[in-house]
Amino acid sequence: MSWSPDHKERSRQRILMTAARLFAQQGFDQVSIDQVMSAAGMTRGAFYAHFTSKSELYGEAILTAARNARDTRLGPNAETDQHLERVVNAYLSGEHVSGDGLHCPLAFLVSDIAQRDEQVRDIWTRVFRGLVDVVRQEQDDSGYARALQHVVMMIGGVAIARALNDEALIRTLLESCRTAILDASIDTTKAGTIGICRTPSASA
Amino acid sequence: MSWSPDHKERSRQRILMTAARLFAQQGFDQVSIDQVMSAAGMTRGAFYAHFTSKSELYGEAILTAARNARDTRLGPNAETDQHLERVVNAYLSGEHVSGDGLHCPLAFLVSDIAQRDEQVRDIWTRVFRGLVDVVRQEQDDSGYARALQHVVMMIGGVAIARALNDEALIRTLLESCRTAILDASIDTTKAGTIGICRTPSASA
DNA sequence: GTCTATATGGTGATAGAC
DNA sequence: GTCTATCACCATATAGAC
Repeated sequence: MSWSPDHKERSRQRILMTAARLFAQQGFDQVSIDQVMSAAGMTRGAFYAHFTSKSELYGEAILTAARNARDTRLGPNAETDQHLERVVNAYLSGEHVSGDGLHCPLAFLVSDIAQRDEQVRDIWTRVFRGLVDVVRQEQDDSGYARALQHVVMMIGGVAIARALNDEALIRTLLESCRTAILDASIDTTKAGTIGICRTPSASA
Repeated sequence: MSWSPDHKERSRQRILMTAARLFAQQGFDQVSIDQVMSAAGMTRGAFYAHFTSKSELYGEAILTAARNARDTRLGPNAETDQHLERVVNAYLSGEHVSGDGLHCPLAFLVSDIAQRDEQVRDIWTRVFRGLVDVVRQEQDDSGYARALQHVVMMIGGVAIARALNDEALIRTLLESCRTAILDASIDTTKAGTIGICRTPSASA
């Protein structure tokens, strides 16, 4: 069973993919090592041949989820010629909020991170900077503050949408967030009019 | 000991105030009933004379925290003649993010809520609508979408700031969020220029 | 209404067989 | 490298004394 040279690495990747999905959907505390390992087709005892602690797995799973989410949204080559509109529409979509696929750990775990150790918070912060860079590269000017505002609108919008218990409100919220970002970017190229102020119905 | 007529009510309030603080700072799973009751000066066994489950306490604690945070930010009378600027500056402040006092459950618990039961999510959604109404009443026009955008920027900004592990980045982020909201509201009264697009340094 | 004691079960982490 | 078995601990919730 274990004679393949990359057997361990494939097991590790199976654990990480499973953990990335489970942690994003349920958070750190609600996911047990047993649950991750069972879903990955192993038992709890095998876990410590790959990771030293649950916290270490959490950090690695956040990195895995971030890479996969980025590849899904931007394509595996991660070129920088994507349009901001495409990224924003994919991120602030109903599928991202409620889908069964991979989810962005920035939005899904944001209020889970403050409770974790330094290593985990460092990783989350690094992933956050990565998203800011993506947004900054794909908008027309290079304003750092504006990229931050866009990312707050993206992460905040998805995180709040996931918490809300009202489908109609969720749709309105996501649309408002998309409008705030995209109108701000479009309008700023032509002398600068409102971004955040537009209502969704006025953006058509 | 228990002959005072409102003894039970005062105990209940002590439990709720303690729970509101602990839950906001540490989330649902990291806070035990024992921890809440000990901090409230009682033992675990007394808990079930006041609440039927930990989840019920969580919901009530969110309501308590929201009322207290609102009173702190807007004054106990909750008049509607407060300025948006005052609310936003208090909300998107370093003290709110890192302070020891009361914290807004909307920002501190946002990604904790999706894992909870229907009752808790209903309460959180109701509190969310309350903040949207506050912001809508205190801005100059009554655009619902714009109020949603402001609230996303407030909640998202504080939630992200709490997760980040870099003090300088946190300060820049909070300032960018304040600028996005306040410039949008100021500028829209005079023909409508950029809100979300402004950099903090350009807003002076 | 609050206490102590307990039933019941899950958890992270380790030990040792294969 | 993965398994089963186990340690040590902490959780929610309940029962019954006062």
